Order: sequence, then structure tokens, then C-alpha cells
Amino acid sequence: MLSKKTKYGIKALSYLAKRTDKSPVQAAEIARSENISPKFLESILLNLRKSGFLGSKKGKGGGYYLIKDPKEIQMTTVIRVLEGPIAMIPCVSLNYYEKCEDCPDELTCSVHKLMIEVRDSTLKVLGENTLADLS
Amino acid sequence: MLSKKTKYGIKALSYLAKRTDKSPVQAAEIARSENISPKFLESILLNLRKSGFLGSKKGKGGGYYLIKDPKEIQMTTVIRVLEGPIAMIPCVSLNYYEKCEDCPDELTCSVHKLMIEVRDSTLKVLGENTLADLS
DNA sequence: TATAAACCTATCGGTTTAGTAGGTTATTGA
DNA sequence: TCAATAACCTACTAAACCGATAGGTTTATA
Repeated sequence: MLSKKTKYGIKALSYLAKRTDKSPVQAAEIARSENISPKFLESILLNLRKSGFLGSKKGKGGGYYLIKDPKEIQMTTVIRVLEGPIAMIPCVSLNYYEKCEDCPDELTCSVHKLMIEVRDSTLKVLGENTLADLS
Repeated sequence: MLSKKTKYGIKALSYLAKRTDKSPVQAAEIARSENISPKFLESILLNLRKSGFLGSKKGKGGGYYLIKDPKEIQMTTVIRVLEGPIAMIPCVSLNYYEKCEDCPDELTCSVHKLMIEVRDSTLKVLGENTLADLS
């Protein structure tokens, strides 16, 4: 399950991607428009700025803006930053790999192979979609 | 992320599916063989029995056994029982649907469409695999 | 009748989630 | 220069969930 943090983050990015002009948008405006708790969204936007998705401007007329072209932002990278691993289990994660304590051998694990299949199909969908595709 | 409960449950079911004879297997044996906390596994097996996957026999020589042919058990149904929804977000779940509080309209939600795509690709993989395929 | 094994209930420490509160810093326009 | 604005930062919290543990009850077998 996607956390609200991730969902809100995607909605905020998508909100910015839809705008034609690239002037800064205040966090409060996004929060209002997308029905997100303002303070919670603030922390998410901060996170997205530190991760290199957003730029920001302080003071009056300030706000957040997209740094890259929405077409260049794959959903895989967005979700990895906000949510963490895309795989359903750490032992098949490409970016957040972790060995299972209970498995002596991954190759004979009945769950492992299945989860690789799931991971790859999910990666395909998320890799083919960019921020620009969220309409 | 899959919970350990789900992972252990799948491993236990797979352990039973691999056996040629269909005599009951004790929870403790599965726990030992799969490196699972015995008491935790007990509660999972109980869950699987109540959900109709397993039968059980009490007393000496008792244990758990598969009720159906492993080929007939789709991984979708296993995961739904153990983990809950397969979708990454409740508003696209087929079996555990829930409306989002923040979305006035699902059709215009940028996250919604993407998550339907992810859901469908995951359902395809899990639907094509049965307990028998876990080898 | 002793033993084995499923079954049941309750509890628990730790972590994560989804926020809230309250203040600090930097920019802008009057 | 000063007040307003909006990002930035730190800390806290209530509730839920997770992974397990403890301890007892029931039922079947030898």
C-alpha cells in the first residue's frame, strides 16, 4: 500500500506539472487545491526539493516549482524517493536489497521467484509512465 | 511491502504443496524447516484453515494439509487472504475498495489511473501463478 | 490415561503513519 | 527600514500495525 505521503507527493508534483507557466506555487495553494493537510504537505515538498525534483523560492511570491521537464521524470524514481522500495519484498529489491533472515538460499525460495515477476511487471508500468503522463 | 505473515503463509502453503503424500504436517515441522517462529506460524496456519485453504487434524499424528489441488490455488487469492488488497491504493482495489477522502473525482485524479495500470499488471502475474508454480 | 498437537485469548514492545505545534530564516514590496 | 510572506526546521503525539510471546484449552491417538 502506498502511504499518503507518497500519494500526496505525486499529486503535488502532478499539480505543478499541469501548470503552463513555471512560476513558483505556494505550498498552501497546492494543499488547498488537492485537499491535503498544509503542514503535512510542507514536509513532503521539502523532501521533494531535497531530492532534486523541486526548486523553491522564499518570501513573498515564493513557492515551489519543478526543476526538470515532466517528461523526464519517471514514476519509478518518484516512488522510490517518496515510498522507498518498489518490490514487495526486500530480497528482490534492486535499490533497497536486503537478505531474508529465514532463507538459506534465495534461489530455492518459493516466494522469491514470484516476487521478481511482480517487481518486473510493476517496474515496467512505472518506468513507462512519467509525470507528464499523469495528465 | 509484503508482511512477514504473508511471506510465511506462502512458504508454508508451498511447503505443503511440494509434499507428495497428503498426510497432515505439524506446524512445528514447517516452522523448523522454514525458519519461522513456531507460535507466529501457528496463528498464520489457523488463519489459512479458517480461510478454506487448509484442513487440520488434532492430536497425535495430526497437523495441517492442503484441501485443494495446488494448481487450483491462484496466488491472488492467497495474498488477498493473508495480506489484504493487492492494489497499491484503496480507490483502485477490486476487493477492498475505499473512496479517497481527498479526491472529489476519481476520474480526474492523477494517481488513480496509474495505480489501475499497476494493479492490473500485478493481478496478471499473480493470477497466472498458482501454488503449484512456486516449485 | 498420558501425550501430542491443534486451538484460543491476551498481551506487548517496537515501529510507522499521519499528522500538529511552534518557532526561525530569507525575500519582497511598501 | 519594516512588516508581511512563505519556505524551512525541530520536536512532539495519537493511533495503528507488526511480529511475536505466553499460557492455557480442547480434541484425538496409542
